Amino acid sequence: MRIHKLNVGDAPSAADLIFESLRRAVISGALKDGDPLRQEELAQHFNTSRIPVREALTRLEQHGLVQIRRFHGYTVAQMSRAQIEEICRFRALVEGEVVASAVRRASAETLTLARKTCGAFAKERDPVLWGERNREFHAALYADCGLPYHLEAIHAALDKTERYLVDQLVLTSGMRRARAEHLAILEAFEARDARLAAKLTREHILGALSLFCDYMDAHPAPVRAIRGRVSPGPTQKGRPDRKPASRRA
Amino acid sequence: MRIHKLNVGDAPSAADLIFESLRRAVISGALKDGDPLRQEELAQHFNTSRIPVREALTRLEQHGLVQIRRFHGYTVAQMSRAQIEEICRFRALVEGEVVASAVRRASAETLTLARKTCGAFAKERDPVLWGERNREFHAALYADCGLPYHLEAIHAALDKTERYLVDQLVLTSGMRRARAEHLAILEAFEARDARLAAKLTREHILGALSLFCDYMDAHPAPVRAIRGRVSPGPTQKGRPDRKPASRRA
DNA sequence: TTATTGCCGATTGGATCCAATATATATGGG
DNA sequence: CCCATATATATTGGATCCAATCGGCAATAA
Repeated sequence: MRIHKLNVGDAPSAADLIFESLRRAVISGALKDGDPLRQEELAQHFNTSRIPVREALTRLEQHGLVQIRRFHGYTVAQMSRAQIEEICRFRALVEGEVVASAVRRASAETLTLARKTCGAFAKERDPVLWGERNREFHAALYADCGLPYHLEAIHAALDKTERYLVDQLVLTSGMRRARAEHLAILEAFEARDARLAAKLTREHILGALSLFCDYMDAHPAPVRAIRGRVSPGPTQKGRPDRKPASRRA
Repeated sequence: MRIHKLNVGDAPSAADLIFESLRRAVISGALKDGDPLRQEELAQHFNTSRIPVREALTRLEQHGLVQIRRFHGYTVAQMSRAQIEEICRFRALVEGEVVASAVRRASAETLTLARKTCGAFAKERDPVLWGERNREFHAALYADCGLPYHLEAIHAALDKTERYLVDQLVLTSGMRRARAEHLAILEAFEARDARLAAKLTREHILGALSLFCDYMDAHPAPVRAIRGRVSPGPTQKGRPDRKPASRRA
């Protein structure tokens, strides 16, 4: 059997695809806070019925990325400043623990990959991709931590706040600072200094939060006009259009 | 307007009720690890169609309480020992932070309520309720911590492990130890000693984990035959039976 | 004029129906 | 008898349909 093995049962369902597309749209800021998410509109956008759309939306709601008011529909969740602060504190706590565990267990490949992703973040010019590059760097660092549940919690927390923090990165000089802090963390990591890596990671997160808060204090009315448009979604490849459902034929 | 105010829009949907019922059934152990959750069966049990059942199940899946294999359906999630260990470590980390924050902000009412729930836990005779009483005590302690996101994370973590840890409590002498540790935490709390309360909380959680692991080592084949049955669900009160849906009339 | 009421379109929540897939059973050949 | 194949059945994923609710606007009455 020369053919690459794959488990067809793992193929994503329509709800999976819609969930992932909407998730990306929310955390990237393509969908803005408070935007209504009409089921029929989304169903047409993704060329399905409302059923998988509703499943995707209920998942997003459990993740706190959208809110629902009964009979009024879903809207993109808006985080208050207090919520953002708390989530960053949470991340500082958990990521500190995770990075310490990761330092002790990191393989050589992980170290080289971490250095590479650190450079990729530093070199990235497109602000839309900064959040993603940042995640890739931290994910590379944490790869061998052996704490998958902690990682899930971190990613969920990032999902809820990334769009706000990236705005801050864009609108201030935060990017230069982030580059320097990443390098410092990477060096502590390569030196296998768990304590220092944890400390720097906590300070990295809380420092970004601090910058964000300063910016919010200075600019009470958010600018939030930088980000891109909604992703086009899985524009039909094979099938030209939805099957007309022979039921009524 | 002498009538008690209430927001009808907050009334729970069918999916809400089913979700909560199934959640309780899973965390209490009434539904056992690996049990299949047939949609049609549940729909009949709750006297609805499969639609709200499916919504409840997708929510439970996002919480990690059930698993899904595509086209094979949902089953009650089973935690490996490694997962239980990690989640307890996670709880120790977060609850330590939370209790420290709570100590500094606790009101007088919170202190009295904490003492009361501590006693209620100690006096509780029915093992089925130990998990609930334990939660009530810790929730009372944490009430004023001002960290709702942390609390959510704690509850989610507890949901996933409570049934295993309660088994351990039942099958060993863990209950006596738990009573003593709760008292110690409460005293540190009342003394407003944040450091000590955090330390004792961490040790309380990791100690229970340790007992659980010891027990698992001694008894590789779990006994798990204590727990009750599945909750009867919302047995129709007003409406005698589902509306026959005049559609085909 | 203004507050209340009733109606209409839009939208969601839920029910029912169809299609796709998996499992169990039966069947047939070696 | 054992294994492979064909068929029947059960179950899920998705589509369509119905009912309940909401928001806005017109009609109406005070």
